Amino acid sequence: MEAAEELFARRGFAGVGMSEIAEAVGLSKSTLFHHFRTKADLYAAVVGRILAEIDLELTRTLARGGGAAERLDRWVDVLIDLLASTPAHARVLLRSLFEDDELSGELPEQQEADKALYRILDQARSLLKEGMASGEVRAASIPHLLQSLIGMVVYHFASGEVGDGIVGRSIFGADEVERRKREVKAFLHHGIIIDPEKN
Amino acid sequence: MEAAEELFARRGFAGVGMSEIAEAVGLSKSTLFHHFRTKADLYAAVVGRILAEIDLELTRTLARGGGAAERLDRWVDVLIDLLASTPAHARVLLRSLFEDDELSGELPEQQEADKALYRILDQARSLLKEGMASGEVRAASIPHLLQSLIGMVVYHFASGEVGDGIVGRSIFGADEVERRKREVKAFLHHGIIIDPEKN
DNA sequence: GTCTATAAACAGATAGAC
DNA sequence: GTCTATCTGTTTATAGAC
Repeated sequence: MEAAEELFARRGFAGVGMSEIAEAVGLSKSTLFHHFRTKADLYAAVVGRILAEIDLELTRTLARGGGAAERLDRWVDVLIDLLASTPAHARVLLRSLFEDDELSGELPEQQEADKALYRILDQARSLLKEGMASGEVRAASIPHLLQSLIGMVVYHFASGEVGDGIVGRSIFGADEVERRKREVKAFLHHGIIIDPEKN
Repeated sequence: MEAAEELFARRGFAGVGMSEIAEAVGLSKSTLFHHFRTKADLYAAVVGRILAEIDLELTRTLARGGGAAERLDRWVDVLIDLLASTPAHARVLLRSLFEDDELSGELPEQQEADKALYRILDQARSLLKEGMASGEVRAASIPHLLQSLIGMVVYHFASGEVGDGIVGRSIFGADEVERRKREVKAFLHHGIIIDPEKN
């Protein structure tokens, strides 16, 4: 599944053949079909595993308590650490967010992946809502804030060579990952633009 | 090319066959191969056309002048209008940003697409740099700001069904597009989190 | 669980007529 | 420019031996 993960991350569902995955893992194609009845099954299993891990880690860090702003910062830190630790994860996650119809959605493993994604999103939604209620988070559209957070974190670590080119070196280097955390959190706290009347 | 655009947007380079595109446009597969020597040629042409249009429109709006903060707001408005006007565009753009190796990079049409992307990024970089020099933009890592802007705008309009689910209705509806502009610009101006000592 | 062999459909691409 | 017919390789998936 790790081998499949990396290949699917790079070229997507249609771009990878079962024989290629089998070769990468050192088994025959038939053996792969013995473990996963169809290619869609394997893909759903790969996606589901990643989403489940993200859900688990985010749930864990939010359970540690603290104010909404503090937990939001931790949410960013943990998600970034998670996506940075395995380069394939962000790409698979991004694909699952914008490639709707690759899978029919009827497979049980796909339904489990959908549930994990729903939990991740719902938890973040609740966090933002709580922050607004307490006055720690600026009043704004929660769905749009959510989309912005996803875009800032997930896209960045999915951006591969283009991202490396923009940043000037590997986005997965330890220093650069720490910098991403700081930059994203600074964006959340201060925005980009300095309004003249504020100072 | 419009037909190919929509199909590639949805399922990527490998997920679409030349016969499918031919059928969608009402021609035979051979005729398609007469106009585009290879599938990669067609894909590069589709991507290049989108990037060229984006480059053109962004260049045009930045040429209208104004302060850096003002032009940054306009940059966001124009890019959002552009991506919202044709749902396939954001997905193709996102794919060109995170799917590195789909194309070898040796084709002339691919090189032109790369150049357009480079111009788009370089122009945005200059704008941010200028804004920091004038004090209108908060001092921060320009590459990371760029990545954040791309993530906030491009991902949002590429997010399809998941995005619709998060927002609660079509992200391409006129009202929802206007709201996206407001929300992104508010994010740039104020961030998300309200720092207590500021008020 | 793993393999070889094979089926049946489909892919990208070409030849050549009109 | 468009077509039919075809080539060649690859695809997902299955059958059945070990």
